Amino acid sequence: MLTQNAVPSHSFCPSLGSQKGVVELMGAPMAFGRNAEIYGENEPADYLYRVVSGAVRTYRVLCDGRRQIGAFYMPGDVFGLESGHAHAFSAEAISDTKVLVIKRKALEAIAGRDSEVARQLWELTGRELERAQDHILALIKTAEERVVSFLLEMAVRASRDGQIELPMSRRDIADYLGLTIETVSRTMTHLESTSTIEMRSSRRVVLKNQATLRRLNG
Amino acid sequence: MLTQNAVPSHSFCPSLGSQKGVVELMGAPMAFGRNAEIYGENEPADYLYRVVSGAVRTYRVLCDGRRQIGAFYMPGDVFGLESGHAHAFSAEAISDTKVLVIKRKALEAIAGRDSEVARQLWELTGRELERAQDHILALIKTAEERVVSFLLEMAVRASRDGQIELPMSRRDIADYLGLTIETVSRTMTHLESTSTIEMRSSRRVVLKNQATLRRLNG
DNA sequence: CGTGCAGTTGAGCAAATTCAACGCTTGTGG
DNA sequence: CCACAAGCGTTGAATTTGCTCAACTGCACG
Repeated sequence: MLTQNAVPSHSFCPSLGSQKGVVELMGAPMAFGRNAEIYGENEPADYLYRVVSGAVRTYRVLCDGRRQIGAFYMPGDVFGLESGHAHAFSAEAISDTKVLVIKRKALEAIAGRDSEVARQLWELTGRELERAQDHILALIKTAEERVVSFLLEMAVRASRDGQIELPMSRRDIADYLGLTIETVSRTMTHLESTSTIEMRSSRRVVLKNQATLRRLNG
Repeated sequence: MLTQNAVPSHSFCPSLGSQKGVVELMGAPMAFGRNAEIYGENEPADYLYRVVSGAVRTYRVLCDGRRQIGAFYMPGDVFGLESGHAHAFSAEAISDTKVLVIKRKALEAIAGRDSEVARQLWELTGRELERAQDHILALIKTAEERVVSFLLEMAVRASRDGQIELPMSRRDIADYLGLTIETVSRTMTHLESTSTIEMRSSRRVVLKNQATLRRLNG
């Protein structure tokens, strides 16, 4: 159960390198298979989630079927945190995924008593806002710049010994970047043909020339 | 000065219609002329702001000069609220603008003591996040859909007796929607030619056919 | 009365999409 | 074990959307 002593307010670290804090210390484990829905748009936002392993996408669909992916979440990331009482996006497991589930009400109750926890909740929402703002900036760029932005983001968040492991399909990438799968595919092929990246497989990418990539990032 | 009794925590309203709460009750008045900078990107975020009259745009520029407008703020709106200690965007007055300036440190100090104020700060950031997410969704749409989204948004936020008063230029609209001014202009002309809207002047628009607009919104 | 800025309009062009075909891998059932 | 279907990714050709470049109008302001 959630108890006060599970929430040591003195453990706060002012410059949160990754998402440390109370949210790291609690939650019930839960597993989802590939493409399983974790929650749906407009469902009550009673829980938030921390990815343990696997990967998650959040998305919305327009009436005619176009899908916008809001974000990808990797191990360590927190998602499902909404200020309103309903989820603005749906969430699905991209691959088999383990998460920790945290009761929102319990967390808010703690936040009401412990201002440090309240501050961490605010901080998480603020970081999500920054992410969304960066996403907006990416969406006004050219196709090549968007793909490069994405690869540079993934290099930080999903690389193992200099090699990016993409958990998501070309369709997911396209829907994240507001492009078609063909454009994503063509752009990556072009980046490879200029020795800017290397594709060991369609899901394994190595950035060969970071200087060029940063220049192409706009 | 900021005093505890300026912050009646019992005044909290759980379903904030507009941005009510502690932020409504304080702040030093300040005025900015048309196009004046209120703050710059990367400057320390020591203050937040509430628009009293006029209008504000926040924006970022890419290295080659492309500008992305993050949001427009109208009277009653709060802006400049960042979770980090630096502003992620620059802010400028669109027209002559009056704002109330609130010291962030003071507000955070109060939030540390009063969990209701902390919750309101969180709520404001959450609302900003929702806005950014809606903006992302708009940016994957076609040009016409983006313009329609914009007009529908402005109908809610900037209309007086059934008529939208746009405080911003075509360039601002274009940079908000990720389009060119020519495309914005052409699209609006086209909407007028189909009797969907009426332009009494370039800054004064009437929505003639909301049903069509909602259909065109994607 | 000119000058400058904001907005509109037109013609041609480029970037990204659409439509279509094909290769590769994976899983499934005969 | 093989045949075959399904999903994913890539590639090509034609098309479309929105952009670039350019001219022109209306209006505010000196």
